[in-house]
Amino acid sequence: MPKATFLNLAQEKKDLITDALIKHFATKPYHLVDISDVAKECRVAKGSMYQYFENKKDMYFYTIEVAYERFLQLLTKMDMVHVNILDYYENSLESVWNAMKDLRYEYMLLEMAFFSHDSPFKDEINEKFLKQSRDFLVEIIKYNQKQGFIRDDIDPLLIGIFLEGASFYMKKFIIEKALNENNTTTFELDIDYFKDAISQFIKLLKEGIAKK
Amino acid sequence: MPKATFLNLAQEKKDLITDALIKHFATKPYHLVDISDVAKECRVAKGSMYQYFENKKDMYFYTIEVAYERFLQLLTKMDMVHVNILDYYENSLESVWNAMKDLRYEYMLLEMAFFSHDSPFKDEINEKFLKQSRDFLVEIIKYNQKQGFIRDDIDPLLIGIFLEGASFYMKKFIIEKALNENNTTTFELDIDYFKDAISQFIKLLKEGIAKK
Amino acid sequence: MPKATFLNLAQEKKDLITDALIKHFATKPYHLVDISDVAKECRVAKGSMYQYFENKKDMYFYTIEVAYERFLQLLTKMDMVHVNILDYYENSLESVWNAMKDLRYEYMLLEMAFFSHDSPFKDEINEKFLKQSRDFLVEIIKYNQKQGFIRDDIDPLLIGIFLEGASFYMKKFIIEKALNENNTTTFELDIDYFKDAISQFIKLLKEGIAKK
Amino acid sequence: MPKATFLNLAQEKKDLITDALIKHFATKPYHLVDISDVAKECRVAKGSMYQYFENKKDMYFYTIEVAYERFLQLLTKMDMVHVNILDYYENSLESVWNAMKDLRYEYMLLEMAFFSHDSPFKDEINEKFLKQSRDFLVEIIKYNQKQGFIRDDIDPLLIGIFLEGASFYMKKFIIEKALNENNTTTFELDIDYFKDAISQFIKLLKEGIAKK
DNA sequence: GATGAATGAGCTTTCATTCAT
DNA sequence: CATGAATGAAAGCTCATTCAT
Repeated sequence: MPKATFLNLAQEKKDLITDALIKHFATKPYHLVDISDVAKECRVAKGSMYQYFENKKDMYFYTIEVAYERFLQLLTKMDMVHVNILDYYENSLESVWNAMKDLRYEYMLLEMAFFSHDSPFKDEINEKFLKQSRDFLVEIIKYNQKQGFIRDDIDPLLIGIFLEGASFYMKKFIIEKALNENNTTTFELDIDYFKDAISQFIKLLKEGIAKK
Repeated sequence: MPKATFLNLAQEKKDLITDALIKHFATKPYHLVDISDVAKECRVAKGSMYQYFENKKDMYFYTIEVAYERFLQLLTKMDMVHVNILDYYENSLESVWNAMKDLRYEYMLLEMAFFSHDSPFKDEINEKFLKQSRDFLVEIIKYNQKQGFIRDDIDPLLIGIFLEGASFYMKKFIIEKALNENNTTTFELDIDYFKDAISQFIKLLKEGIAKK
Repeated sequence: MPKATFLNLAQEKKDLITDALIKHFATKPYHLVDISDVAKECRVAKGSMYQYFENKKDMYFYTIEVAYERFLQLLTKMDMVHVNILDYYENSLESVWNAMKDLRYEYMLLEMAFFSHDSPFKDEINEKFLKQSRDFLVEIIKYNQKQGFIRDDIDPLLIGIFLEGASFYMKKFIIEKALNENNTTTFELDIDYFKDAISQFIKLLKEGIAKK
Repeated sequence: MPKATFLNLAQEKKDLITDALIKHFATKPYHLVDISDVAKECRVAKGSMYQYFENKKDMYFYTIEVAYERFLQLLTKMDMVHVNILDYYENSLESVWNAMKDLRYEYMLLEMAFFSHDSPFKDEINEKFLKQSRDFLVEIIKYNQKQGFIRDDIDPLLIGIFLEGASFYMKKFIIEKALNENNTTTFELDIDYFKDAISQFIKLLKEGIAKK
């Protein structure tokens, strides 16, 4: 938890630091994040970072928490629990796209924190965030099965894993394509290509890859 | 590339060192792999490791290369290119399972090297291995589409990503389950549970998640 | 020497700060005393402490000076110089005990400042306080010898050292016993045990440890 | 506990490092001992010190242990347990003096470690060394009381404290006198002054300070 | 070639002190 | 004057790499 010193800072400065932390922890593994780099980027003394936070781990967890909150805010806006998950993927193209645009680093950070091996705090993070997140997904799947939106002859947990994997790789592919095509920070990508890709993805999800 | 000193070693010793390297790089992120640990495990002096290899990175790349070869050997045995990919997944349960058992560390290493963020050499690895691997998969998919084994109205690249993601998460789930259920190194898991899970997974892959 | 800013403070606030400083320097070695802890305890900004004093060392020396004055005040009340030192130890049990109760932190601070190695200013302190304190004790001893209160066939300096050492360890033993038996700040100890211990101690002092 | 790397070193080098550590920990409080200073003095890289020991605390405890052993070796030579404690002090002048000459830093280190406030490991040290040392002294006193060497109407614990305090201050006085009179490392002091001081000290111990 | 001790750059963290408000 | 955020030197510790034997 950040110290009071941090919380008392002007919102603008807090955001500057938070965003720098998210960016750094999102693009490098924990061990390669150099606090003095982050400090330099914020034009703040290295020591100040330790006035704001207990230690590096504190910065990391704070960073994850903020990223997670920002992400959840987006999801809760959609009342995920009571939505047809297929419709959700199908209709929310634009908003997902925008989320990925706006919360790109947050997204990358969370993926890394949850799925990469490079954190010395994997178990803690898993305990704190991941379990609820997979459980949450499984809940949605169960609800969708009960409503008859999706097939109910498959273990909801397996569907969850299937969904997570396929969609994570899909998103990663899209993000990397976007990042490669423009090294700037603008993160522009042909929206049409993206729409088309997502709609094909949905088809695969719904209908499978088998020839009919 | 290992130095001549290494290549001249007795095959037995070479294997010992290679396996230790694979195991270490497979279970820890690059930065947490301590060369002196590896050396100790091989009962070899730390300095010797530097007689055999240029540096840590050299060891890492050598390790990936071996793991990759071992894996490809398994795939080529099956004439992957000319197989029905659905049949492949459906019928090769046992052999996949055994592969995961025998080449577990190789498998984990490759997943980590290719998909985790914690390597300082991500781009190099991507350039050297991943592209060919994904290209390889896409070739198979194209062949499968041409033969009429799978639908051809979807971009083969997207199918590839879809397959990679869903199956990676699936395998990861299975492996972790197996690792959790027995802390020993024996890596045993109820084969029936595994068979059932895979068959459900294949159904999803083939038919999609939509209610019929 | 405290700055004018400090001296101009309301007496109440000055005492608050002085007492907090004494307590902190008495219970922790110099290097572990954190000025911001002291400031927090006084509900004063850390920066203010530096408006009051030049630096940490200034605070330390001021603190010792006050503790020393408070102690001397107690001694002079008794006209130490003209007292029979044996009577003094024997009869002043209660008052010594009370002094140790009321000026416990002062006492601990002085012991630490004078005899512990952990001050970077040992020599300075020795120069400033200890010499006069030992000289003072030696004066008393000489007076006692002249009056025939104690033996005069021993170098008064050696008697002084003997007295200092034996009584310091004795007091330390008693204080630690008191502190261990109650973690509270009340500093209560069975007065009877204490009286008995002191009277045995006096016997040893007077008569020595030899069998008669 | 030092690492194998240290134990494998040439005895000469081990001694060099051990002695440097003893000297530094004996003359400065724990927090002021800078490992890179010690390393520099041994003409060894800072990092090497950490090849030899786990960490600074490890160095400290190793240092105390060696000093303690060296000291005990001296005491056991004298069969302390079965000696008349007064004779011991009276007759062993020369050997005590030589011990103080040879093991000066060891002596200072132990005093500091056992009695100063500045160690973050006070309790651990107390547990490991001090308890046995005071218990040992009390055992000797009880034995002396039983043999009729010293008075038995006083609590042996109190006699122990009395003895510890008086003799510690005495030794300290002597050592500091010796150190002040010659800044060199030769540690010479007029042996006659010393003998005289000790014999007066013994008198006080035996007969007390009271006028006969 | 094998060994393992030696090296030092590089990172995290602390805290007395300064300084802008 | 009071405040408390900002500073940066300094210390502990790690580990890939080198090097003398």
